Amino acid sequence: MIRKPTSKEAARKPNMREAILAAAEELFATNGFNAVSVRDIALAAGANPGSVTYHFKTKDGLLLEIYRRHCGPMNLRRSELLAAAKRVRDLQDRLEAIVRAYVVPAFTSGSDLAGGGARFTRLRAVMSAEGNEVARKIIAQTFDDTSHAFIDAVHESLPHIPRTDIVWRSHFLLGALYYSLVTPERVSRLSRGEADGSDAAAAIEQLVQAIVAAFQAPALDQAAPARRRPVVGSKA
Amino acid sequence: MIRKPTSKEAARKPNMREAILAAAEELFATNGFNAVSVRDIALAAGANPGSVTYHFKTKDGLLLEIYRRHCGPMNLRRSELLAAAKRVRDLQDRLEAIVRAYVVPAFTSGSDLAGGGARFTRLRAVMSAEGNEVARKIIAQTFDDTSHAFIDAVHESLPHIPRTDIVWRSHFLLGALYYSLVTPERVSRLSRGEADGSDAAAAIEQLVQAIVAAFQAPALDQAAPARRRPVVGSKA
DNA sequence: ATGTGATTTGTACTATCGTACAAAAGATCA
DNA sequence: TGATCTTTTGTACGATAGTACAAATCACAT
Repeated sequence: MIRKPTSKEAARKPNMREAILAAAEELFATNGFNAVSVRDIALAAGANPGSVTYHFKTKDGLLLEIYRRHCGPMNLRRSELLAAAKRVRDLQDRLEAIVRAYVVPAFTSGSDLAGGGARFTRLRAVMSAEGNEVARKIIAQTFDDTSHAFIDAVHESLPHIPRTDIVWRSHFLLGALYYSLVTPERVSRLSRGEADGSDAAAAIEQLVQAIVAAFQAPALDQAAPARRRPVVGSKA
Repeated sequence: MIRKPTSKEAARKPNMREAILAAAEELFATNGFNAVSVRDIALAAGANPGSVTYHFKTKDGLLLEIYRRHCGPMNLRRSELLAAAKRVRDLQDRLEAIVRAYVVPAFTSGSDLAGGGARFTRLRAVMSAEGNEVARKIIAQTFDDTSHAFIDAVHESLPHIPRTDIVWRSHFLLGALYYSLVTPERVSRLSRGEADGSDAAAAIEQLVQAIVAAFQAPALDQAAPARRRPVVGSKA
């Protein structure tokens, strides 16, 4: 194995750079980019403000590094799961597997720390809401491939639905996913304690169940305001 | 008599207070609370920074007034539409009407300005993502009644679905709704120009269609783990 | 032990933040 | 018109922002 990080002083900060990254990730994800100062981050990481400048040059650079750290692994995981999902024979099962391949890494990726994937996804949600420029650029060029692959896969298993509808519905999926991570306490509150909004496993199951049904909704033909029959009973 | 609106200087600001509110709403909704300075708002409104202090005392007070201005009308509109929806006989139609009663005011409320409702809803989305304290308090005490009424109405038209599931799905609805207003350009981009993410009417129809189907999805009985193999793995 | 490069610290600089407040300007009515 | 109240302007103050940079400290090969 690699014995680089070993040191005589074990109980100390083994890697200040990592501590700063983790603190920044947490603070940005819960308070937004602009509400958090470099000094806040340094304080939370037990570091000196100057260290942040040393390791990441600017505050934007720090955010950039957070994205660089997570995007690769998460998209890799997604494409692995997507490839596996596409091999599922049963059409209904395949659609569910595809949705799961998109949702699960958003909650559980992130190498070491517990809830690492969820924290990064929440960060993306908040940056997206704030219209953060750094994030906007990275997301468009890093996630669009993944999104297109996902949309195509869904479309293949639902060929009778126009691609436009699939795009809208996958957009809703991402919005629902984001919001679940941004305000989980609202779920607990509105359910009067019967559900726990921060239960990732529950959120995933609920999300997958709901979104699969949303994808399977009848196509929205823009010409006809005439009513259609619901397809509730189409369960295998 | 009434010589208020027109004076020798005709094309001037008739009501500076309103101009400031509108500018703040727009800027907050697109950039977040912390990224926008009082000076930015004053500049956009053609006012002096001191005027903002005069009319709203603090920056928080300005945000508060934006909420006060919109919450009443939007919730009133929602409860009117909800009452009408509950009178619909056909169960399927009723559910759709209920969802519509929730969604439509979020896009189209706001008395005068075009897109006023959508702008305020986007503002709420952004404030929620930023964890804004002022917004958090107002929302919990102003919207929870509406949300409960909505959830109850949905539950009545889908009695076989546990209330917990309804709560989750209505949470997804709000997340999808928010996200549609936050990043409409993503829809246009991913659909390669075939759809317009900023088309409010299209967004409403797509959202209603998808969410109605999501609500109608089979209940998630937490007792049945006997599905196929869980794809939730742990990567390192 | 010592020299060397990597890291951490402390501090300072400039810009901008929210807000206060006095003076100017405008409006209203006896 | 002049008195009074409302609104707008201009400016200033203390706090805090991001960042730069020299000095101090650390890790480690020699």
